[in-house]
Amino acid sequence: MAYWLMKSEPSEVSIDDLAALPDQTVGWYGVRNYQARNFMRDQMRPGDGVLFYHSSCAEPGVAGLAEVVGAPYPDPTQFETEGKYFDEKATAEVPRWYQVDVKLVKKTRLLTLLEIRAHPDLQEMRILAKGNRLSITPVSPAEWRSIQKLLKS
DNA sequence: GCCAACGTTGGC
DNA sequence: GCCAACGTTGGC
Repeated sequence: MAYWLMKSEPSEVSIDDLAALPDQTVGWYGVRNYQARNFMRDQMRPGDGVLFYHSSCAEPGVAGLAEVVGAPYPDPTQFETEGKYFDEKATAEVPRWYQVDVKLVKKTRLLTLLEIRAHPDLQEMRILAKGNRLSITPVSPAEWRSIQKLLKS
């Protein structure tokens, strides 16, 4: 059982969008970074905890809790020739990009980036690292617990 | 809109 | 294999 922070632009898929989807589940399409892909393909397992993070928006922060469901599978958008995530080097035989399904556990209050930055227990979070752009990052069990506590306060 | 940081690409 | 150029991310 591991924990992850996953960034989503609310203009693309917000926590409310996720809540409105069938099964409150979204396939985490569009990741085009190898490190993030490898997390999904090689390390993420059903039941893993997910911090659903709003990025590139007015109020960045953790907007809800989710969990990984099911096994990784090829990201269908890599084959969509007209889509912005099309990858001409990907084939059905040798897909390049993978995704997992993520299911809403609950929408929470917005735990802002500012709050995360101000909290002594969360200083090591990758989200705070200078120049961090990775869209999926591991979260330690201690960080996960601290955040659960903060979300209740 | 700005810009620092970073990943990827491609020429050599 | 190096590295400059380029495109993207994401907070502000």
